[in-house]
Amino acid sequence: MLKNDNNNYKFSIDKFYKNYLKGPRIFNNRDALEPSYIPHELPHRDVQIKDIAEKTACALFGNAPPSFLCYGQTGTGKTATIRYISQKLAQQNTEIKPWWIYINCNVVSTPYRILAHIYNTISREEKIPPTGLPKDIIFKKLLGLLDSKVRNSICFLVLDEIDILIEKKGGNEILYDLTRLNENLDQCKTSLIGISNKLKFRKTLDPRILSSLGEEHIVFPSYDAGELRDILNKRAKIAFREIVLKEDVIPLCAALAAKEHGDARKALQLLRKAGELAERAQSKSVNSKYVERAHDDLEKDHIMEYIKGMPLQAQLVLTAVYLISKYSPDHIIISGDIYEVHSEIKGFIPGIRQLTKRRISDYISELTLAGIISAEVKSMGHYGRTKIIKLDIEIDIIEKVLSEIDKIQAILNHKPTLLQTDKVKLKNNIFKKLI
DNA sequence: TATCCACAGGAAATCAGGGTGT
DNA sequence: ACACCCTGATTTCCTGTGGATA
Repeated sequence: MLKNDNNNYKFSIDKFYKNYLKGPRIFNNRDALEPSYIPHELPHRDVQIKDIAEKTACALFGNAPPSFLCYGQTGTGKTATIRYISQKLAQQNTEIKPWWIYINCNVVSTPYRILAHIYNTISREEKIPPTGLPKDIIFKKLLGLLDSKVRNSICFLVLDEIDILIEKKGGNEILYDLTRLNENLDQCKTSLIGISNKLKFRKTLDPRILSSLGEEHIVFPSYDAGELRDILNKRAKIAFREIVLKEDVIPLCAALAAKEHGDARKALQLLRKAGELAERAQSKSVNSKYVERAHDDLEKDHIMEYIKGMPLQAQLVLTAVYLISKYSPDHIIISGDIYEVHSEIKGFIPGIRQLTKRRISDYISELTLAGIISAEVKSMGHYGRTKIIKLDIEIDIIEKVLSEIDKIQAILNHKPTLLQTDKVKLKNNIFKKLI
């Protein structure tokens, strides 16, 4: 009765939990390694903290602080510093408590939603619906709300990943509107704080915005390995139980993350993942082997998650690349091939429409940007100008992810008819010589 | 040397699907 | 029911282009 059909082994969940509880414990407080955790001190960010504190201090007297920008690559502590300051500001014993509205422009990605998000964060009762109203109405409502609710205080609007907002249409307009909020407010003041990881994004900024937002900016340099070690040490003390970390673990995490432009978030992720792997292996301690495995895993996890999160059409485009590489590894893949194969396989999936070449071209660009494939524009003379496309990731990994997507799973063994025509084979031979 | 292929990739328009207030 | 709003995905239309070939 207990016998499993596939093999003689049966997983006993009760036994598992029993062992788990008896087993060694690694973590004390794993939250300390989460990106959302705000530590009591931020090592190596004194200059920035001082700068921002000086800029924003006047909020405590009800004066409007200047708007400013924070630059720095991912994981250099921009967001953490802002959150830290907001916390400290709130702890001061004054009558005026500034409001902080945090907006991640990658999540709250359209002008309408930004206004709605600000409104809904301030207003407890009346919420603005996720869509439907005209923007200018919301803008007026927001002004009214700010004057009544934030009365005599300051409202900080933190726009994280502001560069993404600018790239979109309407991004400059909404930003301009936000910088001009104060002109329309009587009872309160607002202050904008932009956070960006691209230094060059100022060039695409509307000059009117630049004058009010871009005059002052604070740069967050990347951490070096030594600084990362300090950060990790502080967090590890909170996160892990004593003595579980072997002494080479933190230096290794720091070194690996330092290679990637000194990304502290990555370093912390690495440390956490290593701890989790050790825990799962019922190990008493975390050693460098786990860090190395965590490093590999994180790369893969990241890519796999990304692929799973893509729209189905994008997944199909990737499937097209996969199928060609699988059945004809030496085939030189060009955009037209992807289009053909996509048109073919889309027929096997209900509810999927035919796409134009233009759209496919966009998906190819997206996949390239994500580092999943590489595409190089090349002119093949009389055979036109196109992109030469290659998978940038081991094909096994791609296969694994795609097979986990229900709708696509069924077509993974479909050999594209394109590869079987003599015309294509001939053309491919010419391409080989041209490259 | 002119030609011409097979696209690249920008800009604007369109469509469908979520909503609104009246 | 109606006129209208916002968004994201896609289409339509378009101009541009590197280099092998005739």
